[in-house]
Amino acid sequence: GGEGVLYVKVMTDEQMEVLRRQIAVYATICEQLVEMHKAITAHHDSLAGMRLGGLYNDSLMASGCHKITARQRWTPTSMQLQILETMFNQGNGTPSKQKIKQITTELSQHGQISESNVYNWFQNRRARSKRKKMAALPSNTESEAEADEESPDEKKPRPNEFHHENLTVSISNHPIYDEQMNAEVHLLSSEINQTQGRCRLNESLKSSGGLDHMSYESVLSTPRLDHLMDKF
Amino acid sequence: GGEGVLYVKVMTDEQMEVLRRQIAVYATICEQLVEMHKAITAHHDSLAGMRLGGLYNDSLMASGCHKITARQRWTPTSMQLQILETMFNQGNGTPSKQKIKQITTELSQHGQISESNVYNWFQNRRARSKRKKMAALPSNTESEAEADEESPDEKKPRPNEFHHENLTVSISNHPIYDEQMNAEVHLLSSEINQTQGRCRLNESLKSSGGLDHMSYESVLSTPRLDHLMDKF
DNA sequence: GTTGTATGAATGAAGG
DNA sequence: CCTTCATTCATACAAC
Repeated sequence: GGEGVLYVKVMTDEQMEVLRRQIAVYATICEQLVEMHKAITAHHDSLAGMRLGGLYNDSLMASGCHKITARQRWTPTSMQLQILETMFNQGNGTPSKQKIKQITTELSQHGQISESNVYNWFQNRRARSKRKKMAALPSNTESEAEADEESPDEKKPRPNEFHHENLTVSISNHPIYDEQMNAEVHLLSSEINQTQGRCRLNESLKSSGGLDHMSYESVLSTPRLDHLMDKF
Repeated sequence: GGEGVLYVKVMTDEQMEVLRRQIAVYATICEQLVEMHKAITAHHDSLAGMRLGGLYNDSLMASGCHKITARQRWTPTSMQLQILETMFNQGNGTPSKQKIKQITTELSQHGQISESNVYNWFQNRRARSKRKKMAALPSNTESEAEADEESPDEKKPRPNEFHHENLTVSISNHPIYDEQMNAEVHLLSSEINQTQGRCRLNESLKSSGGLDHMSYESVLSTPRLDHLMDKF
């Protein structure tokens, strides 16, 4: 492996600007998509459990009532996760039973879930959060060089500690108006509908082990970023 | 910073981590939106499968790991490995926290390491050791159950395979029709020329991935995203 | 450069 | 709440 090298990255102003714009664009698109979704769901709010049905979750009961391997642990849907995260951060670190039930009901709109899942999730979330928190030791003997691999898991993404002066302002405050973005979003959504004729990741999907690589890469392909990365 | 100075920004791993998370958040949001959109527009079609789960976390890492993040998974030095193996064989099946700390300190003399690394190592070591032994005594009379489970005709027991290609394509390829955004995006894409960079992460890419820098904090500070940051 | 494998890391769930 | 286990994901690396 090539690790062990000192990891200090350098970027020019221009490159940074490009990246900044890229992210800002991304952010704007997301926001617009959210708005669009809200509008749509206002009309179609009745699609409850669309994805569960007679799924595999009955495998336990289906078999001969003996202890087979508990297959398929619950995995939160992205939407569920987002909701959970929101709730978690809204301070209510105390999920009472009643609350749990309520949350479960709400989340079941987005996928199969049970109360124990919610309960466990909050438990784990808190524990993990706490644990990750413990990493900042004041006695930082190594002022520089490569940072450890653990710190990035910090729970506190408050990057205020390192602030440079001349840094660009955020586009996030963009006064860009939504009119145009609507067209853009519509285009996006239409493409989504038109389905996928062009995915070529079938070729290497068969393997059992790492079949996900392609997908992820493409998901985040953000070409502009890729370009910048390649230059380094 | 003064004017006229060469503006080269340096970013720490921590900062890059923040950036990475931020982008991952955007990606996930878009992903979710696509999921919702699909569900809405074709609510008679039950697209089973769709799994985000533990992937989100690495989604960005997978795609941009060697570009945005210098963080790679820890790889024990031969020396470290040797020590770890010794300890493991000494029967200390109790890697208490104190012990972990001590071990970490000791091993750090032979290379970069963190407590999490040690912790994970012991966890994995034990689990896999155990598993190896279980493989020796199958005594598995439940062949039918397994066969049933693995039958490909059924809906995916593991809904984690196909991902959001379409989303990707949409976002990556679709020409944005906003006046202002258009300019920005074109600026960006012209530089890159749409290289879909489907890196299977090879040596060529891992060499240095550098990105950097601090203005991202301001750029990326989206209140809504804060609660998601630690998820990534 | 593709495929397979070993293994670090993430996380749902159980036990105490 | 905290610790521990089991399962799975994703990657580093080797083999082809």
